[in-house]
Amino acid sequence: MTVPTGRRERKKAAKRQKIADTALRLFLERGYDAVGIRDVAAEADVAVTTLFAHFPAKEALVFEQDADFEQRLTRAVTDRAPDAPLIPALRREVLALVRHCTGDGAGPIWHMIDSSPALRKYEESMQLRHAEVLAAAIEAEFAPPRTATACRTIARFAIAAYTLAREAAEPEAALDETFQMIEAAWEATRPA
Amino acid sequence: MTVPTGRRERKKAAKRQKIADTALRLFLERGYDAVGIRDVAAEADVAVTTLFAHFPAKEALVFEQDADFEQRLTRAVTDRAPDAPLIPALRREVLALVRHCTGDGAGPIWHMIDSSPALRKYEESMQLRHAEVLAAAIEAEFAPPRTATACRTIARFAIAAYTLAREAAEPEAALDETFQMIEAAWEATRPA
DNA sequence: TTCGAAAAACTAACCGTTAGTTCTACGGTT
DNA sequence: AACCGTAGAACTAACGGTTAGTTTTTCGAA
Repeated sequence: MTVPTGRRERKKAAKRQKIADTALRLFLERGYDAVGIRDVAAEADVAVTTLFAHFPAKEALVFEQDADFEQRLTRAVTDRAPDAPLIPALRREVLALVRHCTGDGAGPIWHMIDSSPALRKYEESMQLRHAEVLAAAIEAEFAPPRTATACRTIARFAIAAYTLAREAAEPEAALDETFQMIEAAWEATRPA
Repeated sequence: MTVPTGRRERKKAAKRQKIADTALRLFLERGYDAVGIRDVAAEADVAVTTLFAHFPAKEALVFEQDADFEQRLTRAVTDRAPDAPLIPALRREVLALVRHCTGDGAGPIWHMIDSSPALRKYEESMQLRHAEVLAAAIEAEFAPPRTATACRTIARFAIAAYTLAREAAEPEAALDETFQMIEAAWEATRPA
């Protein structure tokens, strides 16, 4: 029962990273649609089946850090100080995520995503999954007296805030405005 | 330059309907995944390419009345009495749509949709498209003084209300609650 | 009746994805 | 140090949705 320090897992993670890096490079060089799964596998020197063992779909190669996103959101809810209000905690985390996406050299990647219907669709489903996980975290803490519907609604709103901010001309201003709306919506569900 | 009374277009529409009906029947008989595009085409006595000339994807065969949905939503905004408030008008239309989906013999169809990841994904994209169209309609009427971000946010919220209500145990109660939240959010954007 | 154009058909593939199988390399045990 | 058991990786071969390219049919207008 040794702790998972295995070399195997390091190799696996390295291979996964190599596949993702190769894929992203090829996609940006030649365009997402112009690069096939077989191209990526060949360039990364792995079998096609190996690629699909690490990633569930072609689109997942682009959204490699999917899991992080989800974790950060739920932790913003569960790890906040006791009795700290929900909405500002959510707002802080979503703001960080938006900054992460609009900053540094992420421009070309998002341009690629916006240009590909397949990638946009995939991102949509991803975000709905995130909304459901976030909803579960919120319900776990507020379910009584807040209703499940109210919690799920707020979760959806928070994800929508992220998306709309990312697309807006002035992301941070848009986020401020949207979260004012979310705050009002959350207040409206406060039990008498 | 005769008005479009053509027999051609009637035939075309009839063929389209026949394809959709055949597909839905086969899907419900044997299951969505168990029926291939080639099966549908054969049973409807058309070529595969003809099928794709009428429907952009396999999933579209199930969501045949997609366009209606979109039109009804936008009309709820544009065709309401002058100076009538926005949110109640939206609420009324969304309620009608929810009733249409949860009522009569629609059960098996929605069960099929909920069981198929492909269909769920397709419905998600559809709804986001609807949200964008609805957002455009709202912006066209409220853009000054309301911001574009606020309008887009409300459109997303309205679509989310539909989805959450459809999934809830008590759809109409869920809709009431969600729209109270939406009303509060909309009020929060009222300019000073 | 004839002509032009739109619709439908046929062929033949491309591409993402998966099942089935075999090979290989690592980790724990003796 | 030699030995298994297992998990990762590879190969093959296909399936199913989708599309490009081309030809044939069908209808409306002149």
